Amino acid sequence: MLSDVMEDYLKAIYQLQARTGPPVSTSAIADTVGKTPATVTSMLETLEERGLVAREKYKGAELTAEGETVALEVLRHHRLLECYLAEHLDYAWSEVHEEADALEHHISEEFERRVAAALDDPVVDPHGDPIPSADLSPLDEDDATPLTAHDVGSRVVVSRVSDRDREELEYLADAGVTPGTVLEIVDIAPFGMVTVRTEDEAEQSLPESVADAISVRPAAEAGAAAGPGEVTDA
Amino acid sequence: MLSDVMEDYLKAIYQLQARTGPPVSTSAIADTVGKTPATVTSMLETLEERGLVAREKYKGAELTAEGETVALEVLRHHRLLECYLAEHLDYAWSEVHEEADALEHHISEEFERRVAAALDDPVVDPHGDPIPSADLSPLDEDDATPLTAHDVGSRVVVSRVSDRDREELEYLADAGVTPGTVLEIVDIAPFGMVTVRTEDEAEQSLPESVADAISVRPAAEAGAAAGPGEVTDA
DNA sequence: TAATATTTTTAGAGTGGTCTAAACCATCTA
DNA sequence: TAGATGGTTTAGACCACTCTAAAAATATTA
Ligand SMILES: [Mn+2]
Ligand SMILES: [Mn+2]
Ligand SMILES: [Mn+2]
Ligand SMILES: [Mn+2]
Repeated sequence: MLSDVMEDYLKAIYQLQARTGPPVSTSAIADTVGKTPATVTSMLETLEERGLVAREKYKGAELTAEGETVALEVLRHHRLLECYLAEHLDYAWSEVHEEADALEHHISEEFERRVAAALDDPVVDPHGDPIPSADLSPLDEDDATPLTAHDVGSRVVVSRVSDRDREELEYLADAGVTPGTVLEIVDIAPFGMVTVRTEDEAEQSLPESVADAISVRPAAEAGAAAGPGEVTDA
Repeated sequence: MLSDVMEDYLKAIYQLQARTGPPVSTSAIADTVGKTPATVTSMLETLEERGLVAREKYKGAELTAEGETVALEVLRHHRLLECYLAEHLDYAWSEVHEEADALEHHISEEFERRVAAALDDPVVDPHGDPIPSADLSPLDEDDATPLTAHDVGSRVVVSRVSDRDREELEYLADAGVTPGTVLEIVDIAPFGMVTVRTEDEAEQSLPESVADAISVRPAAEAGAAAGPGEVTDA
């Protein structure tokens, strides 16, 4: 049996790996899980003994196949819970993350199945993040890129929004920017402030930190809606 | 902040107190929480330091007002969850207890409110146990008595069923005996086997352990349904 | 390359929760 | 009323997780 603490470490390593690729540094993990680097080193040792991470001293850590499966399991719980809270318990977009963080370690497989069934097996969570399938097969690469990496004038569709900061999410909810929203980039100011135009609305100026939370894909030429991955959002 | 372990001890003490009155013995707590008596002694010390239990060495323990409030909080979570699982996630009567046990320590007050709202503020759980109100005021005494304490020939209505044993619950579900069911006691055999007749069905013989799990009230003379406390059952 | 700065690990300690074994206390029985 | 009995507490240990401070390794910069 794995403790919820261990599950959190594995989840953190998975998510860091997804961004920057392996190996993942001790300090990056420490920042993510909110512990000291010394604590992380010691936990990585026990995780290594259990065959969940591979590790090279002073270099960094990487999930084993087994470790990745555990991480995917936790992520599936987290994201199904986020969907369920938004869809069936009337939570706002910005509220689901913390509740899911607390619950993800404590639901049974039965609960997972029933929640997935109640939601009709969703494939993305309210923030646009993909939900691992029940068999926990690896998630495919994400083709979305940061909003700020696109040119002024281009039309993009919002793919994912980082669920880490509640205030950013509330800001975006007010601005009408959620996964699936089509944006035209009007301006990118020197220090990161991004101005966008939503489909049939006025312009919005997004502070750097908020803009950084948004991942997008190029908008399809034709009039059709969002591409792969439907949105299960509130 | 209280750990989930502490919450479990307080819940156990509360439930033991409700049956036999204070004080509660170390060994009774140990049996309930599944730890050794030595472990319980040491936990009772820390609970006492925190002002949650009062204790007399070698005599037993008793909840303080504050400890009782915590216990009621946990019980409210547990029983609301049981209702929700049965009502909205299609769990069977016999399945809800374990899931609720795992979740009860990890839901937020926000979650509690939303679940209560989704259920329309239920007052009893699927086993007939009362749900503490949101303000956590003390539960009133239970007027139900064990089925086996009643005379042969009397008509009674099932008030509560112990939710501890899954198999017993499945047995009773098959037999059509749930909170609110009206029974006539047909026979009580020397070694505890109880035979009952359900309203419009055949007779059922219940093994001693199953019969012991049932609490009942005398059936009202008139034709009306169950008395105080409606049933929120699946 | 040598000195310096940063990151990582080690050393050592502390907390919370648990156990076993031994001592202790209260009560029941002879 | 004096054991014997059985429940309770103490003593001592252990494990999981965490921290701070110091040492070691790596990376950066001059
Ligand atoms: Mn699962
Ligand atoms: Mn999310
Ligand atoms: Mn509560
Ligand atoms: Mn119950």
